[in-house]
Amino acid sequence: MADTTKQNGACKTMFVHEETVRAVMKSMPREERLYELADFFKVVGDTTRIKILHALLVAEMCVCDLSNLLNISQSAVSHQLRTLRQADLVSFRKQGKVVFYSLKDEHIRQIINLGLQHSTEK
Amino acid sequence: MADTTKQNGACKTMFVHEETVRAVMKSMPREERLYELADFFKVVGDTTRIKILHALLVAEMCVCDLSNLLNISQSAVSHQLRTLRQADLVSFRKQGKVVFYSLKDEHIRQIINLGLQHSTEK
DNA sequence: GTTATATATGAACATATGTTCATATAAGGA
DNA sequence: TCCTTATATGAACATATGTTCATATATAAC
Repeated sequence: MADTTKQNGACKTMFVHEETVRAVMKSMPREERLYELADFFKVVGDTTRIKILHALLVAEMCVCDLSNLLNISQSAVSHQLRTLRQADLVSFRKQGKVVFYSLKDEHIRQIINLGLQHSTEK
Repeated sequence: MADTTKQNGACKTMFVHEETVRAVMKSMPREERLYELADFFKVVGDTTRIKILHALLVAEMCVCDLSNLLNISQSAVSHQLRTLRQADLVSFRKQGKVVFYSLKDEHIRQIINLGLQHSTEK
């Protein structure tokens, strides 16, 4: 049929499983949505940020607390908190000079727990 | 007390919230476990790999199918499948020259769905 | 105002990561 | 055996990313 389906030179045959590919193609979210999704996981997929998130799972903390707890420079913590803020993973409130950070919503908790389950069971 | 708690020069005061830090410290998994967790999310946090995983959510596919579906070179797909294999996210079976890939377990499905929810609601 | 402290941020640097290209391996058909 | 095709993989390259260092901003105390 339409050889527009043959998009790159990966395989010599038209499609190894044309039916499957059509079905899957229909179910794929649009490109932009997949980018957002990948970006979300990218933010979670860093050791320092996972540590911060795991800490905030337990309690609200200020930058200084996190810096001391994780033994990471204040600057590094602050940069990472910025990333987490931009990805809507954390909220913050100011109280004088001190800024307290906390998890934005419960999804994060669930996702981290699922991730822990996976890496336990593998 | 023990000024061993003062680990870096982030803050001049000993601890802004010593109680909190102690409590959170107790709850933290050991370093190695947090590394595994971050690595897991790191693997999921790439556009190409998310596309592959989302496709496999719907159906088992061979390398050629994925290459055509996503319009990505066979080499790139194969390299990414290697990463997914090493992270235990996908299984595969050989049938002649063709290798079929599928999701390893249901955690992945749940995690991707939670991620989609998060990026929808934010 | 001046000083001290908590946090934020820009620039530079080093490292990690994904793609491409070339090629190797494996399996089927002539 | 020789050729073709599906997949895997190493090396090189370009890009992305995290940390450090220096410095800026904001707020409180004096």
